[in-house]
Amino acid sequence: MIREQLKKAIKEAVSALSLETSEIHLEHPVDLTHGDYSTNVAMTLAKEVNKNPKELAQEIIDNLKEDKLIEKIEVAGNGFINFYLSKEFFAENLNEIIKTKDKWGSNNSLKDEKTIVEYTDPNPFKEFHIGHLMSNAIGESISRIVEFSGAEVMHANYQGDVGLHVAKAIFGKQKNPELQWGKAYAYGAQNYEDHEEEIKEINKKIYNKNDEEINNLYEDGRKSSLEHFEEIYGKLGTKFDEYFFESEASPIGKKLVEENVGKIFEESDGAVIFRGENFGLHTRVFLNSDKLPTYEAKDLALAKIKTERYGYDKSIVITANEQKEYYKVVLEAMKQIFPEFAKKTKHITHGLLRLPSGKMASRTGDVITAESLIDEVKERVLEKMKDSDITDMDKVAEKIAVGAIKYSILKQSAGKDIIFDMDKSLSFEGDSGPYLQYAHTRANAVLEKAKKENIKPSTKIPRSNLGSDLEKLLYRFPEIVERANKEFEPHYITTYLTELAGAFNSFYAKEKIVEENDTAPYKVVLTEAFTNTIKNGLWLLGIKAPERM
RNA sequence: GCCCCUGUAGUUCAACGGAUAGAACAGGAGUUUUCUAAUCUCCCGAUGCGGGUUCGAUUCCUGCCGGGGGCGCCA
Repeated sequence: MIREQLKKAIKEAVSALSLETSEIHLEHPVDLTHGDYSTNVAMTLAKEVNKNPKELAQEIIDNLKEDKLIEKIEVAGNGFINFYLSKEFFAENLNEIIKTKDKWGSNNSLKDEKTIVEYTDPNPFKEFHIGHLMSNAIGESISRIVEFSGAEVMHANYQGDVGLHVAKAIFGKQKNPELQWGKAYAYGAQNYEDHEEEIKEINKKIYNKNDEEINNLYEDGRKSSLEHFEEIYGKLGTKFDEYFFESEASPIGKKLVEENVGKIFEESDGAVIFRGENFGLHTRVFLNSDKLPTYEAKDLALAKIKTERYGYDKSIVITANEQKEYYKVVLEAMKQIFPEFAKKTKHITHGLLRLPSGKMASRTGDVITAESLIDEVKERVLEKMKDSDITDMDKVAEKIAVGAIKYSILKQSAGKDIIFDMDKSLSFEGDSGPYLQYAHTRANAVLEKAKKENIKPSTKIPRSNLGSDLEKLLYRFPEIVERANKEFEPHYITTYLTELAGAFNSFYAKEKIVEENDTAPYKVVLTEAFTNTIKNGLWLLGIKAPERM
């Protein structure tokens, strides 16, 4: 990559002056008129050699070799060295983009690595709410970024098919057979305090499988919940390779904890706990006083199950922020039992999808389901499309709706709450998923027309005005992917694509691309490179790119 | 009380210790005989408060103020 070449060249130029520097810091100036790359080495080294940073910068430049990929190098500001890439570089890059197609932007940094990504994690018997949408959007995107970086990825989903919530749902269903399972759960949760004994009794019966009516309800609820979830995954464009359930983790977790009582865990008030205070954390219960495994113990078992079934090099787990401190304790306990698992595990958290009214909670039954949100957004999309002549209108509207929602989740750094303002997220103007999708369809229309008029893409004759903003952004894509992968942050890709789409839209507004002159092939190659880049970028975000909209 | 996260235009978000703190929405002014106006162009507008480290701080350290999460038998 050009970035590495530049770093190497600078390093050599610096050594030629008998100076030492550990890492060359290269960045893209925010302002495109400041060049394509910029380094601050002169400023960081100036003090120790007691020189003026600007003079030192010039000396470093004098020691740099000529390169046909670099058009000019200059000193700017207080001692920045700015590099301007040449037309040859951009032309070469455009050719590479259209040649490598769906591989453009990918890298091999995680070659031969097996990664398991656990995300979404909805609970059967409960609603699939917009919180699960957060986990799904982030997890799906991270999975794809990791895959694009060369790793083999397993998409995993861990679901709570046992526990008190199931008893609450069954209680609700017994009292109100007509309710859907999600609503039945809400009823049970709302009435838990008044019927605590009864619901706990149901929970025991589920566990012991000794009541036929409850067994039947359980099987029915589990099956219909899971089927319903599959429909939603279809809409979201997620496909899981493996499903894990608490029911299988439960006995293994219990055993793991029992084997380590007195060593890692200790008994306290009838329960089995882990003293997190010894590690700067807090105490958590792993087996309750009925000696049943808690979520903590099950998570411990899950790591074991994942390893046995898959044998990963890295395990990424995506959950809500509220589990952050909890997971630190689990990881510490895991470190004691399975040091190698703990080392390979990375916990990523996301914030809440908040509405102006406050936190969503399925406890109160006051939830917005993922489906109702998608449907509502879709309604608005269809309203906007009503004059269109597109044939598969419904499918396209769904892609746009899901894209709008995913974008609003992925546009900011993970871990923060998202204020989901219906009107803004649905406006589709600027900074939004549909903005990206729209730029893609416009570019697509241009390419179709170019094909019809038989204009072949070529970089032979560039446009007369110097390198457009578009080509100055296009070549950066692989770097953006690399950074998103290193930091597990899809939002770098979102931000980049929006900037890129803006550059394309300006280009599109200023220039007629398909026309009878000799610069048309170059403009077509730019358009094709843009289409290819935004397509790959949208794929990384898990957002579908319709051909027309 | 202790631990973790967080505070940037009116609003929702960016900024890998660097140049004039970027966008979008909202507000104001324009933009369509052209490949899709869900576009484009221009204007208006912000780093919670006080110290410190640094050639340089939105970014690192520290104190205060505000918001969120967690802290033994839920998941």
